[in-house]
Amino acid sequence: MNSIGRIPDATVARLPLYLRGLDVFPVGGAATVSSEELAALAGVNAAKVRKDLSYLGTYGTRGVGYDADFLRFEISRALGVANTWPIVVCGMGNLGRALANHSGFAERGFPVVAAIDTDPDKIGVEIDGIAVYGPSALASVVAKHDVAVGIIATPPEAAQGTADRLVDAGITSIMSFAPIVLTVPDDVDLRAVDLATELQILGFHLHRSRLVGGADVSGDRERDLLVGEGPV
Amino acid sequence: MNSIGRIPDATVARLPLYLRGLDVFPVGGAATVSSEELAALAGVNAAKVRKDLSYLGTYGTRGVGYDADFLRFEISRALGVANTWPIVVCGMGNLGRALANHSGFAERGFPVVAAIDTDPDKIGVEIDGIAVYGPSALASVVAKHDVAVGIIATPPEAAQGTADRLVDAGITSIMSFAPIVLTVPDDVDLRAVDLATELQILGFHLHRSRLVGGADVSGDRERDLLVGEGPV
DNA sequence: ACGAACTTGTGCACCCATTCACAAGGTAAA
DNA sequence: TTTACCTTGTGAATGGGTGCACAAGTTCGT
Ligand SMILES: NC(=O)c1ccc[n+]([C@@H]2O[C@H](COP(=O)([O-])OP(=O)(O)OC[C@H]3O[C@@H](n4cnc5c(N)ncnc54)[C@H](O)[C@@H]3O)[C@@H](O)[C@H]2O)c1
Ligand SMILES: NC(=O)c1ccc[n+]([C@@H]2O[C@H](COP(=O)([O-])OP(=O)(O)OC[C@H]3O[C@@H](n4cnc5c(N)ncnc54)[C@H](O)[C@@H]3O)[C@@H](O)[C@H]2O)c1
Repeated sequence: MNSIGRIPDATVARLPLYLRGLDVFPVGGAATVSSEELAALAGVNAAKVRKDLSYLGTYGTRGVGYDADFLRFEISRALGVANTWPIVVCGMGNLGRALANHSGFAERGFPVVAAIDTDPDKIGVEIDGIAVYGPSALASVVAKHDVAVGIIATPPEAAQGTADRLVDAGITSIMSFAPIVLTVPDDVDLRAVDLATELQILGFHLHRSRLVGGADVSGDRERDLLVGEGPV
Repeated sequence: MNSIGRIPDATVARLPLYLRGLDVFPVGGAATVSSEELAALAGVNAAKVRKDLSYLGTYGTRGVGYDADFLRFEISRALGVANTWPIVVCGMGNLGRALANHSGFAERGFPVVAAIDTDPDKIGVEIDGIAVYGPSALASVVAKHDVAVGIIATPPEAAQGTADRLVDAGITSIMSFAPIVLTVPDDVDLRAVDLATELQILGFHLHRSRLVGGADVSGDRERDLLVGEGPV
């Protein structure tokens, strides 16, 4: 019904989960899924599934459910999954290498096409099949491979400079793992993944529950949560 | 004022950021911080800082600001940062090794004390100074090192089994990187970090903005956001 | 002693997201 | 065709979080 309206941020953040849940149905099959089933597959509740899907349009059949294949197509379209968005990884250290070497990103349309590092021993070589360039080559690498996303996996001190260089090169989507606040222009989409902060949130609940002798007393109704559920 | 009440989830998720922001002030110094300054350091706005801190109690001085050292102490106390929470990493592959090798966790009170893997070539050896055990040793490793947190970095197929074993061993805090929905008992605190999902959220905005010719038209007021801002 | 300049703490209004509950619409069997 | 049963789509209630705006309290210079 709502096929043109704005999709709420919270919904956008869940669409990839639905898409992942639909993986259990073979492509080209004629399976139907109910909101209840899809909710179980994605780890949310059924009402949320129905409301989320209603923002994409009316693709279900009352009394029956959703056609799995068609639903996959529509969610993919909304997310723009048909596109391929090449990634450049900045900082080929512990984390950068793990990310660059991970096949799951390319499978979802985000191939790592190049890496940037300042270490002279790494520049010019290939690490796990990814060519490593010096920072000065960033602009040409971005242009050559049509890079759409930059990942920052440099030490925190170098992160802001790296972000600036990515922005200068025309990148508007950045994912950073550096535990530091980055400043970027308004039109740049920045997602900061701070694993130490995540651990400290776990630590808060541990602390609280141990205070009262083991029982979890924190009072939260829903403790199991996808990290990154924050909007946009 | 509010020194005993429940602290909202959104606030808990920001406390680590404030703590990190306070790092710029030397320990033992007599510096004061205004909510405005701290907001800039943490990447949020000043009203939020003041409201968040008010849940911990009234530690500021009107007309002056907050004593940086004392504030650090109080936030640390609320988060239980004085405690040390040992971690076991399950799955010493690309990602597990990067995590185990990362010094930033131990600095914040989360030392990686052991690893679990099923690969016979890894069991019994030390990787980057971390001893690797087989899954059957999990319970004894947990008991011996007082492990409080389990990190799941196994392939997705092995993730649920690993979660079950962690729970059996008495772990109540789990951080998972496997792109799959995990089921754990209610009293277990599970945080799922799904990087492919994060990338797809970036992709959604890329898709939307490119549709209209480069201008960002998505209409979100605040695009720069800390991933993991979701409650609990 | 007093006023100007600051900064905190918080009541309040607003917004977004979640969840319920049910009418509307569809299937299938008799 | 009718009846029983199922599931979607969505108003409406609820709740949590955000941010404004300002009173209350503190410092500093005169
Ligand atoms: N390793 C982890 O598991 C982990 C976990 C959480 C956060 N992080 C964060 O991720 C970042 C990377 O961590 P790491 O463990 O891989 O660090 P690392 O030291 O192993 O690697 C950093 C890499 O960045 C390169 N580098 C330095 N300056 C650069 C620049 N200006 N441009 C490009 N490359 C540059 C270095 O040469 C090195 O190869 C850090 O900010 C860290 O705090 C890492
Ligand atoms: N590498 C990345 O950057 C990245 C990014 C996002 C998500 N992930 C996810 O993180 C997980 C790990 O990724 P990876 O790249 O390190 O994979 P990997 O294949 O390099 O490593 C997996 C490790 O887990 C071990 N393992 C297998 N079954 C096990 C079990 N039952 N118990 C303990 N260990 C077991 C394997 O022996 C191997 O060492 C995967 O679920 C992946 O989807 C990884």
